[in-house]
Amino acid sequence: MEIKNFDNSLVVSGVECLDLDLTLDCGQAFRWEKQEDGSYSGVAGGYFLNIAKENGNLIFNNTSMEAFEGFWINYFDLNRDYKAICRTLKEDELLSSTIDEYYGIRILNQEPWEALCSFVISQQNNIKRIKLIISRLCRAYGEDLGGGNYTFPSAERLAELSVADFEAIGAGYRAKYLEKLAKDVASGNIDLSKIKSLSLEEARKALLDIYGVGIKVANCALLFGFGFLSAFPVDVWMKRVMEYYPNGLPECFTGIEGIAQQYLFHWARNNLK
DNA sequence: GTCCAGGCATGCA
DNA sequence: TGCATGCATGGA
Repeated sequence: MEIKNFDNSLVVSGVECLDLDLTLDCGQAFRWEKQEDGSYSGVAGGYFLNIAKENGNLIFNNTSMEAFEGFWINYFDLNRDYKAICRTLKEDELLSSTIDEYYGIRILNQEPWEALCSFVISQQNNIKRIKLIISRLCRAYGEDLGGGNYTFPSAERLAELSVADFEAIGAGYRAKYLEKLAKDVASGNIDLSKIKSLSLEEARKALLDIYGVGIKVANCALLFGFGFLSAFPVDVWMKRVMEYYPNGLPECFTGIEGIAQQYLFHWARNNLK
């Protein structure tokens, strides 16, 4: 990976296996919007970013080296060798063709609080409407970054809200989960900062104790927000995929089950009824 | 109008 | 332990 600083943009070359469409619009993150020129704009970690891909290089527009090194390099998991990971996963027959077709999916390292909230909202919901609800949440309670961009609101800010406030942004029956979650995290009753250091099983158990968090939401939060690449979320789409693995997950998934899962999830949504 | 979505809590057997 | 049910809402 090589980074060059041009004016107010960073040009990053040498990053393999990062397709913006597949990674930013595949149901793991809900705050990226595709622009007319094919680039993506979004907010994460308190930063606004427009990112494009030109001639195989990644263009981080209006981004400082400080923000890149301090946040985005980890967010996009740029130090992990996805090329080697894909080579391993292709030992599985279904993934072999799937990775050929959809090469370039990465697992983003999202912030724990945002990921947990987002996937509580995601339950029994579709991706378009999840994005709609989260967009309303950020616009109403996030920090204004200008240009119509807002940060994901903190637990402290959301702890000030009532159930009715969450219902007003369209959260539906999940409003009561969000209301309690925000207050518990803000008060320290739930400590998200310690979860990353736990084992997968202990971390999962801790998340399952949260009101409104079941096995699916817990695994999504673990994979997308807490860095557990072994977490393997199974939703209605993945239940259909699991018929292809009647004897359990193949050996080559070990340790990177979550990356395998994201390819299979994408394949299912495009190929299964 | 009906059906469905990155499910969960609850009650009951 | 497992299964049935209710739950909000917007798009197809």
